Amino acid sequence: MVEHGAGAESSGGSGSARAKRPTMADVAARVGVSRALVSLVFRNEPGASKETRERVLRAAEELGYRPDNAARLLARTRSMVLGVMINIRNAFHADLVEAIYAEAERLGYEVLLSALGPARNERRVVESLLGHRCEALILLGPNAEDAYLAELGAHTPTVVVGRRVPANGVDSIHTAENKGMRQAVDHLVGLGHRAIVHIDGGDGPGSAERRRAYRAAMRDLGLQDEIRVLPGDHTEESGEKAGDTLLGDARLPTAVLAGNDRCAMGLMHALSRAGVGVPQDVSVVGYDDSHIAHLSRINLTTVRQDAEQMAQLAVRSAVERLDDHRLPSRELILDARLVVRGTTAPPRGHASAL
Amino acid sequence: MVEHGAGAESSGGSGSARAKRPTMADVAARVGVSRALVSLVFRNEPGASKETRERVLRAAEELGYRPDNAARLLARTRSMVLGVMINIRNAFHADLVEAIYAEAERLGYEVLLSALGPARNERRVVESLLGHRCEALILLGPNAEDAYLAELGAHTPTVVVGRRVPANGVDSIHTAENKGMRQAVDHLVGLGHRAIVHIDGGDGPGSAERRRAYRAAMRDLGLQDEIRVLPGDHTEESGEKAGDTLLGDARLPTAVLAGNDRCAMGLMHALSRAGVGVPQDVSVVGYDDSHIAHLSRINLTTVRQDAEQMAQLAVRSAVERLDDHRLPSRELILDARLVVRGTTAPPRGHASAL
DNA sequence: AGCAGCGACTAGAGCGCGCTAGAAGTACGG
DNA sequence: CCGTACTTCTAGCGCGCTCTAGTCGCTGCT
Repeated sequence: MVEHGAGAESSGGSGSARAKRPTMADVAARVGVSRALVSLVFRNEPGASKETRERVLRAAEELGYRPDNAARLLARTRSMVLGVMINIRNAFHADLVEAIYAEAERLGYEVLLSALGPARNERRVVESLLGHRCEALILLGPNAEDAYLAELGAHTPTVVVGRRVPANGVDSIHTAENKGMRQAVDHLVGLGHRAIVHIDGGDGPGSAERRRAYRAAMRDLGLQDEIRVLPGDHTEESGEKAGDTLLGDARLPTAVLAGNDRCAMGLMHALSRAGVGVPQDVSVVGYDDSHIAHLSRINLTTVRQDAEQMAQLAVRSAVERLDDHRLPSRELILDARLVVRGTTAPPRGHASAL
Repeated sequence: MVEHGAGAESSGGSGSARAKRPTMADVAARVGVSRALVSLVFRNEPGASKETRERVLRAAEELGYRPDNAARLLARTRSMVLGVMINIRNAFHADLVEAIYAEAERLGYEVLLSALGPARNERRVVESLLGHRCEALILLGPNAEDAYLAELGAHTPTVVVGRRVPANGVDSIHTAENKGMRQAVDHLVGLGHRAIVHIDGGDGPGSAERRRAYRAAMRDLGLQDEIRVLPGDHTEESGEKAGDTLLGDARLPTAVLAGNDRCAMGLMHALSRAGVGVPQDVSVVGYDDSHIAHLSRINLTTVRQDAEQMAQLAVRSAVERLDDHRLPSRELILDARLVVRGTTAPPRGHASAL
């Protein structure tokens, strides 16, 4: 590592001592009006003449004044801030966050992001969000148990994205997992697959439903003897591990339904490491359609969830619940749709049907 | 879309009306002590007996009290909050953020995240961060011009990650782009490549240095006639576009140095769409070694930047600058190292050397 | 002339907390 | 008995802002 000192002393525009942050009072004093008036101007409220408005803004600019959100939050009855919990490793969450920002802005809300991490569990993230006066929480793919979410929902409007939450007081938005899984199984069976394994998403959002849907679909198609669920979760690592498990077996399945896209990525990593071709030897289906899935290096067949719509609904639900605290909790279920790309094909030795 | 009403009225633990958030005064009243004492307890400061400490904590628990960060920030002289600007689409930023959280916690700082987006430019993100009383800023891969960063740095400790910033008062942390690029070019030339194109990162962080290093390396190796730089930026789209440009030409280059990993991904997308094999027909090198690069579906040869170390240095720089405002600005340059994976190979028809 | 109505502005009380100065209680030595 | 030291606790101001309830001067209407 190399270190370059700049040599020169840090020179601010405002002299050597880093000036204390200017406040509303400073602006007011400079213009010769009351603080309240400056407040009006910055909140874009009526009650100030066009001329004073300009003078205030000019003075603020000169002083480098910037409204202090902490104080604003404190003083306001409403904070107009939505807290969003994300898994920063999850590309699908990135899609959601972008849409959340957009919708929140449209409705006049600010967004505070807090990410999960190795040393930051869901409770810590939520604490942090709540500590910053978020009025409502939007949790992307939480793993927490229903009881905890219910408790949260009891005192803070809470919206869960990606999973069903039976708890009262908590809205949930997710796709129709059963439809998505059913389409995936149908697709594979249509291609001629029978040995179709499912890698479970553990306690990840939507996993229980996906597992159930997988089992139901297999049974419906007369493949109950082929049902096989491998433990896993929604990370690349679990996909890789499941892949290794499969590779250790005598016979590989011809197709795998991963718990989500990330899991599918890990799985393909393991398979390709072992020289197993996708889709020549094994077909793989993901779940999410995160924006990396369509990159053709990956080109993953997956179940599409509409991030933009989910995000919009999440924000709107939170806001509606904020406007009327006594709303009954809702469960919004969006359609899921299989997107067929390049990781699925007829099993080896199977004459293409029709 | 289906909507399920829960039917039952939202039932909180605390009755039907969503109780106002309890404050320190509520806790104090319940225990029968002063607010100041409760404050002591929650700040873990000496001055309260073990017994009262417990009573206070118990009462807080019962009331569901949670310290209000907005008020805390306002009252405290120091806020102990670091603001971090990220591009949520960038997997390398995810790596950085995780490490930033860890290091910040170690040093007793909180972290506030704010993401760039289609409708959120860098200035907006910075405003938002500053408005929430962040004491210092860590900007991951900013595009903003130096003058703006200098202005920022003049009144707020600012650390830029991923790019050189000549501005006084701004620390910058980046890798030795010249070394990284040089290694990449050496590697390709060693494999027998001569027609090596570089896709530029536009005004993205580090791009200017990478471009310069590419040119220098090519010249040094006697390949000045093969120098070719395609415009681009640090997104998948730009890689795809550059790929299309190349595909439109009479002759493809045998190797491409992308501006970063995302650009490389887009490029490979375009190539593979056109039936061009990587690395059989074209070798591709990325830059970042974000955690998706090593997934073997991608298996990208790339220049590794040590996210953890960069993040740690960023946080420490910010904190040191916070402790002593008059520190000269520094530029920390980390080593870069080429990681050879599966997207580079000898050009077609080239007998492997030695 | 009298007064309601309006636009432009201000005084001042909070919001929930941190923090300084100091009070009250206990302990000990002289 | 007082002085000193220490622990445990409290009073109350201030952080930068919002917001309610005004004041003030002016117009327009009866």
